[in-house]
Amino acid sequence: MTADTRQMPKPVSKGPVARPGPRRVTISDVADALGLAKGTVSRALNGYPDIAEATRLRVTRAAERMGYRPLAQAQAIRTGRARALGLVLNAGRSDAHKPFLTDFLDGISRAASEESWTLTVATAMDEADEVATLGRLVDERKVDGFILPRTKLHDPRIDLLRERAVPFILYGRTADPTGCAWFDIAGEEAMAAAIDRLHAAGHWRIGFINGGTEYTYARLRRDGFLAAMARHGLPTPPELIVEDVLTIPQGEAAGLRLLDLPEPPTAILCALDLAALGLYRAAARAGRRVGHDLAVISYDGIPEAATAEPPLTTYAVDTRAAGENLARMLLARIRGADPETLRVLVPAVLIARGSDRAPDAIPDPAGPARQLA
Amino acid sequence: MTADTRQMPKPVSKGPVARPGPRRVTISDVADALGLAKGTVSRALNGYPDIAEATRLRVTRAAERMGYRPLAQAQAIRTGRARALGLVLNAGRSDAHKPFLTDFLDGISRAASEESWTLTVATAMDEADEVATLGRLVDERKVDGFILPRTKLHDPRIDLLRERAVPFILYGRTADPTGCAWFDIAGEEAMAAAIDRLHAAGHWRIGFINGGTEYTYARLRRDGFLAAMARHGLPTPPELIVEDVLTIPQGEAAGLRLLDLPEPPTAILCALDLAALGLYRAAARAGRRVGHDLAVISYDGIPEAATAEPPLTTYAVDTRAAGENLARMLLARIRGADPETLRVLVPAVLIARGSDRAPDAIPDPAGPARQLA
DNA sequence: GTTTCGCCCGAAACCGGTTTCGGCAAGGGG
DNA sequence: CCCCTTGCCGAAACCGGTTTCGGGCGAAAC
Repeated sequence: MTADTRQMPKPVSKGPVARPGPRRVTISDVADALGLAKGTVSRALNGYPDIAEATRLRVTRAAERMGYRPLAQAQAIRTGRARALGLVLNAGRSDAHKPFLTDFLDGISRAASEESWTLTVATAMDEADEVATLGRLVDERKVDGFILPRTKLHDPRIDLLRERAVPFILYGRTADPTGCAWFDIAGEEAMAAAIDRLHAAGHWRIGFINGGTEYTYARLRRDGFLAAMARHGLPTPPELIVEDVLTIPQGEAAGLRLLDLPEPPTAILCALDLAALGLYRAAARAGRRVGHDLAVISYDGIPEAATAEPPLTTYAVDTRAAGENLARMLLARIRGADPETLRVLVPAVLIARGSDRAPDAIPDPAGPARQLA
Repeated sequence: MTADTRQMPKPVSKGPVARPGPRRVTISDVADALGLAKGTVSRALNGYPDIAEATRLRVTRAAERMGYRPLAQAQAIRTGRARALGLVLNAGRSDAHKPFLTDFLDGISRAASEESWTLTVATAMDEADEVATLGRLVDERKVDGFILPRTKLHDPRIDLLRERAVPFILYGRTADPTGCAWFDIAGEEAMAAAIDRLHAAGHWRIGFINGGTEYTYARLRRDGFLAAMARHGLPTPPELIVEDVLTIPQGEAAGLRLLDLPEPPTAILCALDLAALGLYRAAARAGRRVGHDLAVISYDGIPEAATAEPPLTTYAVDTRAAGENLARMLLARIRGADPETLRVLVPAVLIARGSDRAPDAIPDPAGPARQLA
């Protein structure tokens, strides 16, 4: 039967296909079972007002009983809605957010699945790749909106999505927030509060180890640090500030630089816990003892901070909650909410542990050591 | 105009919708521009053999020029293929794989996007939730197959997917691998090699700190440990084995238990780097010095192992490569490959650093300390 | 010079939903 | 009693692709 070669022309280079056995129950099945038109069933299920309450009840019950689940992409094709949130991770640099990732994903995916949405994640090598990946997901309409973590002051991702009119929400702030929804933790306030705390303990020579300056958060945290120092009339010479410190080894190097100063600081504020963990090592090498003659306060609240020696005093961010908030806000944005109304700033919470004590280094005998309540 | 209330009945409780402005270019646009039928364009693009080579070229070029990107879910509805891989993370317990997550996701998503597939991730609280989430994703046809990390000896996820005839691949092995594709690292061989190494250095009293015994990997690593010990004729009394150690604090507790023994081990093998890091603390508290009078070998290759003091000798797994392999194998499985042929076992690679030296504890003067080449 | 293939492509059905449009029947007002 | 609403639902178009079916046409075979 040579006719077979004409029938069913199969694509080349594609193997046999594993077909799922039992056919799923479609909306037509439900309609037939009820003697209704499938359009009616669809409208009943989607809450259109032109369906009688009794009918709606009949339909929802039958759908439930028959185990009907609408096919996501069949709806998507007409509604233009994939019911998926997008997240593009930069796997290139910045190990900084690795520890949070599980919590972050969990927060997002939990909030998303509450509404039967899902989370699509992709990774990119560098910034250009990141933008390209966003474009691809948009082109294929795989996702309805994006969460953009680690925002920069000038962020090409924002430019792309703004131009394409795709909904998005920032985790962090940016230079020009026009038309942007965002959620962020008030790192600047945490830095300022940390300085208040150190100043109240009598410190006046305080170092600062900051994160990646290309990111907005680093700018904000430095501002918070500088503002609080100025408010207390404390000097902030450039040699006391190290920036672009993202990892433990970098933190160690930065710490050594500060501690080897002719007049080393008695307290050091770190914008990242990882930097602080590196600083611990630097202190050990420099013969200083954190919690005794060197006070350290940090920011992030990674689990390792609790089991460090001494336990690290840090301003913790609830990454899971952040993920949940971001997902919920993005959903609102996708559903048409005005981005300008979707802006939330949440404080970091202080977890006071032992590292910010430094009784052996009460620095300035001239300055009065104020008592704490 | 009361007629408006009859026109366009909008669903209740759904706000205004942000519509994308410029309409995308569809397959019909391409067909019209070329004067072809859209079916022809589709077949040309998908490599059907009944399209002339010249036509195929014309079509692909035009599609490229016009910026045509097929709409993922429009294809999915007919082909039954969402072009998405699924991954359900258990956010409940087991902090163990947190450090790898970024690399893992990166590996998967990289291999997936090579073929224009995407990765959908969801999280679950516990095992039941995990199975429910898998079911939901399958019901909505959001994904075409799953990667199942952290497999157990008896794994309900496998039962579900097997029953539903959904393609999947295990990261790890399981008791009954019938019809399962899997990829795994040969942890048992690594454990055995570690024992060989310690034995060659003269150790004969060796402790073992294992991971979570509900997982297959722990069973395998214990088997590897026991087999190698037996092969060398070394005793393995129960008090030298601690199991279900997943975190740094648990590792510290386990270490203390071993080091406080009347006759403590001179070397300890850990199934997880995190356990070893905890053991470091236990050693410090017990007055033992890792790399001097206590040898430690571990497994995983987390970054912290390199910067620990002393640097940790460990058998490293390339998590990114694992993700890539898993994704590629799952794609093959989805495309119909026989699961029994999709089974890959890869060795862990030894990263020899300082922690497995213990010159001050050469244990048995009676036994000949063999020389290493 | 027919007949027979076989290569290519057009036309149309189909996938599983959503949305529009129109009409029937009941109810209300004049 | 008739007409005009109004509520409610059926029928069909539509979304953007994929796949089937069949036919036109040129070349090889007879």
